[in-house]
Amino acid sequence: MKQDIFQAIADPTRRAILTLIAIQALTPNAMAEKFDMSRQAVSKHIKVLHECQLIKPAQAGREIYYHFNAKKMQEFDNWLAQFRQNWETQFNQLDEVLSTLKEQKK
Amino acid sequence: MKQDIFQAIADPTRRAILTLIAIQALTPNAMAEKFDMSRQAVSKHIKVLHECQLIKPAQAGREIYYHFNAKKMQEFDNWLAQFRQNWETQFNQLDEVLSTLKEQKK
DNA sequence: TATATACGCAACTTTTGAGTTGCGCAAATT
DNA sequence: AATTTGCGCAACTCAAAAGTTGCGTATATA
Repeated sequence: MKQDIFQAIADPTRRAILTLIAIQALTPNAMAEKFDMSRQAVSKHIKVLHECQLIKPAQAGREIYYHFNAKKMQEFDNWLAQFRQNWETQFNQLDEVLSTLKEQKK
Repeated sequence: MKQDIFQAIADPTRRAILTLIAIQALTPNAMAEKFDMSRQAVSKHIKVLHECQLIKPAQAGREIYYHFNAKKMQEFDNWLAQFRQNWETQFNQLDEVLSTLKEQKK
């Protein structure tokens, strides 16, 4: 099952995990304590995040600390770039709508 | 069913729709022609995108042109902002992992 | 060495979401 | 006025994803 980065952040729990470990790396148990959720449920979310490289594991004895992979998150930023000029140039939304409508009347 | 912007973007077809109408407003039929997909299927995606305000309808006779709402897309950009300093400061990922591990040994 | 802890994996149930079919309504065309 | 076209809504099917339970394994602790 190939996971993609957009689907990974679609889930609120996974977004919360990312927000947490962006500050500090955590173990699965530590995450499960933060949310009211079983360890296995969290573990599944970790699997999704790991498969699409948004997080990276670091084994420390019998514990595994998951780190945030900022580099991968940049892919979002790249995707967003295509729309960035839209909100920079469309200073007046209403004008835009009207002019497009007029154009299509032709 | 309350739709959120992250879930809306999770679907590849919906991302394609956004990319298309960011350039020019389109009707549901026009979108269905671009993808090899029934009008009703597209219509459902439109509904999701509309509910979370990523697109805005503009009626023109019996046709409805859907416009991209750049303003709403900025919410995504805002969410991303919390991670932006991560990829700006973490210039060396390996060093980061090692130092965190060492810290946790204590 | 026996026991407890941290974790991943697999099988299962339940929920959600993508797509189809069929319908009704309003605007255009004849 | 009758027909066609563009659209949304509702009921349905089917596949995927969220969460649970149970198990196996490796590391730590007694």
